[in-house]
Amino acid sequence: MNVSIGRAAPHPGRRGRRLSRRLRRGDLLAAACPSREILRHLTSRWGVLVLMVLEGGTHRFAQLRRTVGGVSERMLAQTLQWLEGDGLVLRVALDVVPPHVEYSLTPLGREAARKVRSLADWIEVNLHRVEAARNARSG
Amino acid sequence: MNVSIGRAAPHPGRRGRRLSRRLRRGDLLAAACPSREILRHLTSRWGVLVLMVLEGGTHRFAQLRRTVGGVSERMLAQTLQWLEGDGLVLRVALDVVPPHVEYSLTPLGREAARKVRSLADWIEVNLHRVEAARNARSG
DNA sequence: GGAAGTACCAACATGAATGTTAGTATAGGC
DNA sequence: GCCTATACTAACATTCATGTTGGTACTTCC
Repeated sequence: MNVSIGRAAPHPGRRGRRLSRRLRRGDLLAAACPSREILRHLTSRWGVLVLMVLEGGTHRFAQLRRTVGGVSERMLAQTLQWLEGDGLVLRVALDVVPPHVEYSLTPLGREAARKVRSLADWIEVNLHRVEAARNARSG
Repeated sequence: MNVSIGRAAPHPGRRGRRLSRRLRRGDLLAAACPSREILRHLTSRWGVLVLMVLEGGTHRFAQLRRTVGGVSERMLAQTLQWLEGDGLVLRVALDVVPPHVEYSLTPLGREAARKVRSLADWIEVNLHRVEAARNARSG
């Protein structure tokens, strides 16, 4: 039961047809689904952390860089561009010297950030349970 | 306000000390925090999808492979080992020929899967909103 | 005057994640 | 007998994310 047929078909027979016609809902289990790209951006190494921080309010670039431990300038810029491109992050550049740019979440981004932070919170809280499982395994 | 000081310090001054002493809670914003690794496993390209599928019930290896569109054998095995190592997935191998192995979620894994699926659901449902944002930008 | 801060980008280098192929031992269907 | 299916692993290849360095044009602090 529950075994889909097409192997890499755009839409395996999960709950596809009828629902997708109504809602245009994506299907992450389908290899070709555009949702996959959004998932990659959201779950990229820094995407999760950036969204979490921005959920706490507007930040400037260097401020984000200091807050997110270990991120390089290049990857922070890259990540912000991904999220901006997906309509999750709003970039406002004040035309002054030296540069002043403010990053914040769009309404869409705020929704995504809530989901992402929920996952992150769970990890932080349950870290010790995972470590316990690891120790139980390795002896 | 809210600007942490140490750049890659193990524990920036967010909400650290007092809380971590009470709960041993991880801090994903700290570069060295072990939570980072769990996050990587959970948000790896296939981790999210595997957890989603396993939330729907016990699966065998080949069954998973067919259900998760586009995953290679190697990466499926790798991902399952990561998740098993973190105590999220339970692997039960029946000693028969040909091999028969069943994968399911541990209680810990079920919690994680719920979070992850919540995010995935959000993406699938809001895919069109993201695409609208993209078109608004480029078009 | 020199250093540091701002918000990046381009070029190059690296490393980890991912993909590809081949192989294992055996059973069952045709 | 041959093909498929099972659940993988090892070796090798590749691609992409990520890191590193150097540069920008200007200001303020020391």
